[in-house]
Amino acid sequence: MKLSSDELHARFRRHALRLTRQRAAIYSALASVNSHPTADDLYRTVKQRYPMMSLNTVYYTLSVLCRAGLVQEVNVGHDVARFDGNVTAHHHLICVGCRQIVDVIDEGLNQLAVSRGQARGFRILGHRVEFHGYCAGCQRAMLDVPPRNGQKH
Amino acid sequence: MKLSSDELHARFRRHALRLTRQRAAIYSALASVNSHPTADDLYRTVKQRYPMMSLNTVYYTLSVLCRAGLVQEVNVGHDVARFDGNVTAHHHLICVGCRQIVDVIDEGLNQLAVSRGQARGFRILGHRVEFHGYCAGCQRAMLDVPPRNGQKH
DNA sequence: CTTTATCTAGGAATCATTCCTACATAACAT
DNA sequence: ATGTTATGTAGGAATGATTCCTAGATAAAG
Ligand SMILES: [Mn+2]
Ligand SMILES: [Mn+2]
Ligand SMILES: [Zn+2]
Ligand SMILES: [Zn+2]
Repeated sequence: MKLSSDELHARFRRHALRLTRQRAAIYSALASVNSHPTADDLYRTVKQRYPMMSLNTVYYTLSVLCRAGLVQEVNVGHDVARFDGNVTAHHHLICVGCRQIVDVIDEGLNQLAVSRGQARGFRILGHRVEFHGYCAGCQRAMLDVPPRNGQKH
Repeated sequence: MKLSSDELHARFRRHALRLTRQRAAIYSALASVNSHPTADDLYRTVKQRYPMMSLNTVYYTLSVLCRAGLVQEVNVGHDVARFDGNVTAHHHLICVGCRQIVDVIDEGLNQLAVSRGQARGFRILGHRVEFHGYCAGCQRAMLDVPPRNGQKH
């Protein structure tokens, strides 16, 4: 959902972050979608309103927001980095065909733990669960062209 | 554990893969450790016996072995790719300090599922669980030097 | 309004991974 | 054992996401 200017201001102040036009634009863009865009996706979106915007600024801002905990990085494979403006506890469903990432909100998945025996002295801070599969669209595409073997991107 | 030449031959034949010196060396090296080495780690290991070995061959071989299902890629963050010679169902414990990856074998974690409502038409093929935290060594290191803020890799 | 610590833009650098290709060779057939 | 051929290998070049560097801009505080 879209977030108010006051709320934006409050969140940045709470983390002692300077609120610049660029940061407001980047964070608003990310917080208002439920997809999981790449730095370049955000760059292209935000550049429409701020043509001077540098891709570097997008990366820097995202790293700052990640460290502050306002944003998280969600990576699939060793692919390009994807970002998530939703930092409440949730997990992901990943399409191995088109690489879209969909949220899974399930309290049961938030309660997982490692047995003491296997923890080997680790102090666990959190965990993430990824389900991999084919989305409805990719399944349909595979049926349309059954004898192909080269799965395109 | 170390694996016999016969077993190696059998596994490659089963997947219709040519067995070359390089492949035997790379796969043996990976299958005999329970760490999760990078392509370059394997390159350096294998190069000791085969100094002609190319890093490119390591990458190519790993991609072939992954496609065949003899090996899996296990990535943490958008870091360098790590490989796992253990393809039986298991999950991972990841140290965010030193980035070591430790196996977690827990039948409960293998049974996770997404509720039909949230699956949104996905056909799920599998899932992976990552626990993040600090290993015993990194916890000790942090206590030794409490006022530092720059966490060195 | 002034000060100053921090941020931004843009260009250059990094480096893991992939691409290209001539030569080598494992697997199979004779 | 030898020849044939599809496939693998080595090494060098290319790619591309991310990071590094730095001079000028600006948010925040007094
Ligand atoms: Mn999400
Ligand atoms: Mn493992
Ligand atoms: Zn898809
Ligand atoms: Zn550690």
